Amino acid sequence: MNLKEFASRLELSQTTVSRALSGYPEVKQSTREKVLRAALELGYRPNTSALGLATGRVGAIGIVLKGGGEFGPHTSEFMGGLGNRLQKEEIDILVSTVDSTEAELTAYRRLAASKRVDAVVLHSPYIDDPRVELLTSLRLPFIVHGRPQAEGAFGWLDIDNFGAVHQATRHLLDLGHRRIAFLNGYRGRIFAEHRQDGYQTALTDYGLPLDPALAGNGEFTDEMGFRLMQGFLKLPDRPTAVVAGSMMSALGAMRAIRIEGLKVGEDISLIAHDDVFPYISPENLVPTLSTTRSSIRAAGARIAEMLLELLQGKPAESLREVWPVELVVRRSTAAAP
Amino acid sequence: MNLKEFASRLELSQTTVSRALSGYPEVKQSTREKVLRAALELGYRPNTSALGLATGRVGAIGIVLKGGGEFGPHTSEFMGGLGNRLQKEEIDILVSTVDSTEAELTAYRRLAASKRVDAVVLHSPYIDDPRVELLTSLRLPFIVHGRPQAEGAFGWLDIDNFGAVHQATRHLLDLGHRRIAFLNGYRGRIFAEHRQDGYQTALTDYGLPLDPALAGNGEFTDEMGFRLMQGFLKLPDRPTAVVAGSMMSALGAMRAIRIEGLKVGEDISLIAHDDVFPYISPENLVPTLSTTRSSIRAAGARIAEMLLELLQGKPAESLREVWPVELVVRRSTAAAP
DNA sequence: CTGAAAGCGCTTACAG
DNA sequence: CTGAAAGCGCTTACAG
Repeated sequence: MNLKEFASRLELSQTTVSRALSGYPEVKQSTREKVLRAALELGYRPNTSALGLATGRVGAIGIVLKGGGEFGPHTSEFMGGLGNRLQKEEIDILVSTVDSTEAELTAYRRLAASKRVDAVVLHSPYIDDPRVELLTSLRLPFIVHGRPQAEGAFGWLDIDNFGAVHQATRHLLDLGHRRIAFLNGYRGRIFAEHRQDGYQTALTDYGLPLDPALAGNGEFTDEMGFRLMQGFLKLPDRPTAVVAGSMMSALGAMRAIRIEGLKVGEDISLIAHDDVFPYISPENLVPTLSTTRSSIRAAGARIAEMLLELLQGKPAESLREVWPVELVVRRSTAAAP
Repeated sequence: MNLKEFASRLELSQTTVSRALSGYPEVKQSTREKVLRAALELGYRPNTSALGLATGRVGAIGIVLKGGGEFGPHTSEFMGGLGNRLQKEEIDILVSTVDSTEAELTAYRRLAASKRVDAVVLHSPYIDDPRVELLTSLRLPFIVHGRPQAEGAFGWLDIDNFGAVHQATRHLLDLGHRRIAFLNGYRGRIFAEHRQDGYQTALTDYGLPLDPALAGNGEFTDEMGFRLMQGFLKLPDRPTAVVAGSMMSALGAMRAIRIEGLKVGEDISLIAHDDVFPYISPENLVPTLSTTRSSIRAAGARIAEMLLELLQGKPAESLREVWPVELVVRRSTAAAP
């Protein structure tokens, strides 16, 4: 059913019905109530395409993901938070899949030119990231999940990655550890650079040098943690402690430690960054896992809020937040042997 | 830039440009090439809303997810496969978040009435699922991931859940196990019922009764595997083998077995269903994990294909597939002690 | 092979 | 407080 038919059933003009539905003030209260009730009863909803054409708003937030690796546990948690907030406004998430960095840029051009979304969220900024500039030039509103290097009139939400790893490393140093391994994301990603700085700075605080043999990089998978940890344990002067970038890599690292006949929390201390996944909790591991904790789902919800504010005209410069990360000490970290 | 301006730059009518872009045959080859080149150069793309209004097609496939639990590892893998196929047609995925079963039904009504998507994918059908009937009555095209009970003119893709668990249980029985625990999804979900039947049937094949104390149900999380396995191990007549519904629950089960001082693949055999996650592989576990294997990502890609065929007018009844599941024997299953 | 114009279903400035 | 009509940017039947 379209507006024309719906209005004629109510014996009102399309104008009045449209205004009643959109909450315009100049409609008589009794008229509005009648219209609202009928819409619910008859299931009338404005056609999104017509609405988009008439208003320029389509009620969707875009996110572009690489089909290879970006449909992972971090992304789904983030989207859960994002969607949870957006649903209240009946705004949906439009996911565009791409298979390369080049294709990602093309996707933003397509989304902008075809007016498919009202705004997008940009994730995992990296060094010399061309995406920020592109979106700006396309005039496609966006909020960054993470913190780009570039200056500009855009909003972002980041967690304190420096502080997280600095605290974690510091905690291990305070416990007497001097050989501390570090499982980081790929260099070049801003979050990984910040974490690297946190690691480095903590070591420097204690007058310790950074041993490149103790730092590994990769995707945060179980396999990454397993392989890299196996490598660390083969070193002549192996580490007594490890900082892992995620629960997934921590799982792999724990297994590598175990099959080497060593005990987590005794022979080797382990602390991980916890993005708070509902299906794998540091409390349930054996031993319970010390973590730096920050919910990626909460970040998604907050970014949804920021996007809504941005679309309501709030200046992008005012939409910037760094979230602190909480250190939670459990049984996997102990005094150095 | 809109069509009017784009056409005038080319000194052609909107009609001709539109036809050239849409690949209509009645356009002169040289004209078409000129238009296509200019579109690329100037970045012209038809406005999606206008296109949607004019054609009724919006270039998006919908999926409705519950914010609480459905943004998980299975869903993201599935969407990765779905998006990977859809991107070739420049079709996006529209994700609607809801927080209850009731809200999910409302979401479908909204998507249908507002013509926000061309079709949807329905996932995890359950007993007496009202969604199939609703979508049918809304005339919103859909493909089911899974296999509903109801008959009707719709397509679906399911894996052989019965066969998977039947094979797995049978494998354990053949190895001499007689006390076999089973970590299943929630009863009521069709896939869980099929798996239950597979388990039951394998036991019956061997003339064994089903012991309800050995069957547990829940979400496929690490925690679920851990808790339920702990319970099984406390039984006076504890199981010598376990069939786990997913890699996540298998991880938890392995941990529970280990902290009980038992060895997987020696004291307790373990086999899991593997949906093939890129970040956690049965090959990397210790011991390597026997599995029944079927890629959920591949299923997503195939369902994308089926949706495209459906939209091209292929009869829904011809779009039905059951995928076999492969048994992969590794080190976690061995002769009963 | 090409073009003028109606129509898709809304919103909103303008008029009353 | 209400309505007639223009306009958003496309596609496509119709005419040539």
